Amino acid sequence: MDGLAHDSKQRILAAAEEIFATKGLHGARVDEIAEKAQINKRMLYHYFHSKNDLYAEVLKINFERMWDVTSQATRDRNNPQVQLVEAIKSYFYFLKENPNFPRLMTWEALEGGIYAKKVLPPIWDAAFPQLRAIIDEGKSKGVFRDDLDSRQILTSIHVLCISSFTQKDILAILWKDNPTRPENLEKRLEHILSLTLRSILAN
Amino acid sequence: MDGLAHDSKQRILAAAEEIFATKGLHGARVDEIAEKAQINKRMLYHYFHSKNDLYAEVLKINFERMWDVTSQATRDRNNPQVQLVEAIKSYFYFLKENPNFPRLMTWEALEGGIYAKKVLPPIWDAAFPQLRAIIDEGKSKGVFRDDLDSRQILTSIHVLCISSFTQKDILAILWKDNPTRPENLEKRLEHILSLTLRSILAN
Amino acid sequence: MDGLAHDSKQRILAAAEEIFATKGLHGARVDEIAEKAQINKRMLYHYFHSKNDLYAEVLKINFERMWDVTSQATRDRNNPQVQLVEAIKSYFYFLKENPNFPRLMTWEALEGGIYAKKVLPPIWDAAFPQLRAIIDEGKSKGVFRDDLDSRQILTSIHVLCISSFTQKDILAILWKDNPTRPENLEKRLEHILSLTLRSILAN
Amino acid sequence: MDGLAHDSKQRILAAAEEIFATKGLHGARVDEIAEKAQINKRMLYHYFHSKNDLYAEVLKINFERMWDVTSQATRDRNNPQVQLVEAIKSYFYFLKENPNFPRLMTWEALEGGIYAKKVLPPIWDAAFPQLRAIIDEGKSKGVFRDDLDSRQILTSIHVLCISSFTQKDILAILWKDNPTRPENLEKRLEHILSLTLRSILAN
DNA sequence: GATGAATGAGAATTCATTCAT
DNA sequence: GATGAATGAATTCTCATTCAT
Repeated sequence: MDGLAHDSKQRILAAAEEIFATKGLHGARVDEIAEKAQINKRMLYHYFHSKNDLYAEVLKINFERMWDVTSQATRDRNNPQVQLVEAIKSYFYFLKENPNFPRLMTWEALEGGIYAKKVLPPIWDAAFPQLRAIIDEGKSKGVFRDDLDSRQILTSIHVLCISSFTQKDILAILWKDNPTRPENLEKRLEHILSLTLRSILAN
Repeated sequence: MDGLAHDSKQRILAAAEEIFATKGLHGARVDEIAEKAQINKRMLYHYFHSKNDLYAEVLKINFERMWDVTSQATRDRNNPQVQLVEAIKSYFYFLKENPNFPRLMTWEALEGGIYAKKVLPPIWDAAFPQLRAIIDEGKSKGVFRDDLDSRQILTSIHVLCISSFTQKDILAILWKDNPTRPENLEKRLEHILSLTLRSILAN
Repeated sequence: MDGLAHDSKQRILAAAEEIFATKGLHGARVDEIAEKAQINKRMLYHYFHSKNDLYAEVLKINFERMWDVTSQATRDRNNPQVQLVEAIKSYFYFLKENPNFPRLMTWEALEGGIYAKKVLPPIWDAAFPQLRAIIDEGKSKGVFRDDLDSRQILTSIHVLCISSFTQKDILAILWKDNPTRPENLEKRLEHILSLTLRSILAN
Repeated sequence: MDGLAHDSKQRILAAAEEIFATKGLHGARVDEIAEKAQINKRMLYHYFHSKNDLYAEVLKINFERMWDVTSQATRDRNNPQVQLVEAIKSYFYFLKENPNFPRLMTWEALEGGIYAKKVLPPIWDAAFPQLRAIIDEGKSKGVFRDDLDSRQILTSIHVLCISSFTQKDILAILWKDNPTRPENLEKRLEHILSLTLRSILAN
């Protein structure tokens, strides 16, 4: 494929990601994606076969991007506590910088995860062992609590981070404040770190 | 309004709640709601004026129901720790018994909270002081950590509980297990309680 | 259903029959049918669910109409030769008066008969015994050839009659004449009768 | 034109014939033809200018092929009865071996014969005199019935043969059997021969 | 000759809402 | 209060054909 086609495909993917994140799979309009990508609608079907397939591709790219970034944070360190803190921070900042990701994931969760089921497993099968290794090493070094359940704590970290972004419009009502103002996000991250670390660290 | 009319209205509300929870405001079909409620579509407009207004009504009823139940849990007790634990449990079990609520709330969050903005504030204005009072009493009694930020901890409790349900289809992929099996829900609740209490209680 | 709805349904069926006969299932346009029926396209889906279902309904009505007419011709007579001649004439004139029928049947044949398979069997199961009874009686009375194969002769009668109409535009080229001019149709019917009777009658 | 180009053209024609026969002019998709021919769609336009022109070419080739084969059967014999029988058999077996032909012809008939009008006349102008010569000789030798109408009998032979193939999916429903099973085709041919000969032969 | 990218005009189907009774 | 009929504007997807190289 030459540069022209590659560009078109990329423009479609970028536009689709934006619009799927904003409105969800069913709320997104193919016409809107095509217009935003500045391509003829027909090309979208040429490259991606259907709206659903395009959505699956966007989802896959997003999961890959997330793990690319987050996995970097845990490399080249051998202190499990630092690794875990860095992973949480990295995930939180990734979500902040890539607001499409948490939204895509939450639409997908509400729609039953049928597309995630297709594209997430291979990524998670690479990611989970790395994350559990950190926890296991922390336990064996006596830094992490012995009875720590990696499934539970990883789940909590994930939902605490991601909800800070996906629930922002509800939190704005409850807080009577904008939860995504930089200082509010910083406070939120600090709270998440303190909350989770108290549960993770031995004594 | 006579009993018959009242029944029709209730059937519409029940059907609408189910379908809005399943598919969201935009995914829900007025025809489907009317059919499920076994009424003529025209009646829906008679009682609720529009699909959006019906949705707002469903949302309002759900917020009210949630607070009715949750507020009960904190009554008639004067031990802040017990009150908070009971409130968390009560919220968690409410979400379990009323699966439409977490889904409605999350669709609403993704859609920008514009309907929540209309119906949630009066309920929250009644609820928040009660919750903060528990925290404040815990602090003044020395049972709760002095630097506890009620906004942060309430937010965390809320998202930890609600995500256990709204993210279940994603968690099912990651866990390779069904997160809503009774024993998994119990474990999840225990984890949430231990996670939050460690952060709340003064050493 | 009141008269209004009944009228709309009938108008849709009439328009659809005309257009399906002219252009086939795939060539027909729903917009064209709706416009010809002077209804809103949406109503077509309201009454018939889909273009394909409408087509199946048109097909069924046509098969029924054909057998209604043709079966009349064989009633109240007890001379098998006369009955058969009357049946052939009746079928031929039915095809002449209802030009949609032979076309619908031929489109359907080319498309694999998948809709005919759904609607034709019950009609044919009523029709075939009546037709075979005539042939059997002719045989037992010694009027019809003993070795007459009812399947073969009925097939030949059917295709000779129907092709006179469905192949008319090809025959027009070969004959350098219009095969559907009244006198040409009369000659054709005579020929079909003489051809088949010579094969049917015992010497 | 070199061999490669010739191959491409032939592949296009072969693919087009198959697909036009299966789906008709309007049902066929240029993309599908190009893919089946393993050529770039643009080449199809290079060689044939348009879908319709390609269709006309396919139709012409098929008419020519049919007459090439059928005319062979009547050569080198001077017995009119044998010649006619051989012509019928030859036509029937040609249709059996070339199932695209009867289908193409029938789609074309339903669409008004506008393309056949362009390509059939020269072929028919060569074929008809040969066929009529056989009949005339049969008449003058006293073997064929004196009042035989060549137009009618040729038409009947044509539609009896061709309908055995084009109506097969309808006949399968009526017969509750597969009309194109070899023994069924043989029986059908025998029937057509006996039917027509009884009408053709003197006494 | 050969190719992948691109297009505008339509295709079937869906939807929230209103009308007439 | 209750109902079936009706609608216009969208929505996903398709197609024959042409462009640029």
